[in-house]
Amino acid sequence: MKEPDAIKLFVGQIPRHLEEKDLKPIFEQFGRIFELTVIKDKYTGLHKGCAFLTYCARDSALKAQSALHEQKTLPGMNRPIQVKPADSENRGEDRKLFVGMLGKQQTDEDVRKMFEPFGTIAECTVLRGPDGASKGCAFVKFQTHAEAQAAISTLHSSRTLPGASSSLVVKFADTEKERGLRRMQQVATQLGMFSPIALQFGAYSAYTQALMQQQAALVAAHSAYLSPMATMAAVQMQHMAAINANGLIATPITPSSGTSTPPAIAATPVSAIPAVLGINGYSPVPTQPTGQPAPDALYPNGVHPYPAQSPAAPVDPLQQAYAGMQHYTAAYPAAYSLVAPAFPQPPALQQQQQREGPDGCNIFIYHLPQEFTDSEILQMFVPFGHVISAKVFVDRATNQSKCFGFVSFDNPASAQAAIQAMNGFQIGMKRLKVQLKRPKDANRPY
DNA sequence: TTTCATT
Repeated sequence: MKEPDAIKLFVGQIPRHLEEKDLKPIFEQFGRIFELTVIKDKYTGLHKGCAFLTYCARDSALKAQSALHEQKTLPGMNRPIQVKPADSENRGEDRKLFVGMLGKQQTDEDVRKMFEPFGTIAECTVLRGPDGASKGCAFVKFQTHAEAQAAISTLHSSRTLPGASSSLVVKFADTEKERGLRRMQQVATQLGMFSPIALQFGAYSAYTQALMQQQAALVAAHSAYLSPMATMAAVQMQHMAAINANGLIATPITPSSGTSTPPAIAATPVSAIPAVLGINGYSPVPTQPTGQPAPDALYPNGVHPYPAQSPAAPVDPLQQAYAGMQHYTAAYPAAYSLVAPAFPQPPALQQQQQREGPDGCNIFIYHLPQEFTDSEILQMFVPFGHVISAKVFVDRATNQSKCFGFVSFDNPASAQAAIQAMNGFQIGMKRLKVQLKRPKDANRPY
């Protein structure tokens, strides 16, 4: 059916409304298609604007690539279609360079000339804004890792180009996961995660990722009910959550109590993230005595990151998504109460403080900041599952924290996820120690 | 000064 040396092609810059059946005619003219699959989001099913294409014959793929790649632009796209071997066909990113501090006038060709002496260039693109203005940087892909390495050795810092503010940068391009972290940081900034504690926690952490992942899963679960705006944000978060930087969160995190959540939960992502990161009284979300955030609490200083916009105004989709969600929360202040499902504070917890879970469900946390109370560690660990108790130990005489505590989940997977994500987690100068609580008798050596 | 996306 397919030749053994067939090439799987990646096809990019496809309008999102085109499905397989729409794409087939475009590609069939180069040969019989073995497989054509539009790439969709795992959770939302949303078209990602690209596809994989395998022809039965290797030759068809080569023909299609030379006829189409960068050669034509599909309706509604502002960049030409991409038709090239999928990353899975070679091993991709270890031969791709990021080149920074170029002059603004330099073209693809100029850059290519600069790198040609080091090997065969597979790809060379100066990054440009929508207006075509150079961003002063480029990606250069060589045939081999060694060639790329040679270019770094010779060219990095070797000179300062006219119009550049510092010497030439030549390094391996960010990996997919580094890009994800960068993106997440941007969103974190946009969401206003700038409280001192949020900075200590860092926007890069496994913890933040776990939060994102949980939020995305929660929103995705309800996406059928959501406004398009909120869905866009959910998709973005899903994308970020998919970047599991160090593979720490091996077990998908199940929203502990999202399943019976009403549709209005659309307000959760934007409000919940600053709320949970505002641990330790640095919260950007002032709370009322009831424990609920005050209406319009997200930006109490009146500085909203996104002023009201006309829906018709051309804005960045992500920005639009968050602006949309903010609008949503503003229109339904009561929806703030629905933050609760993401960070449940079961009333039962207040009464019966120290319930233990089954073996393997209880974790021990040491090196807690002095000021952390039950409430803070609850908030810190609730993203990993259903917390049945959270207790910081305090000195009877002074009422001061002893800087350790216990959290119990209702299942071992949650406990493991919490340990994986939070053990070694740096807060201030200290690193948390998070491990399974020892069974009572295991503590006695005799 | 890190892209448009890679099941």
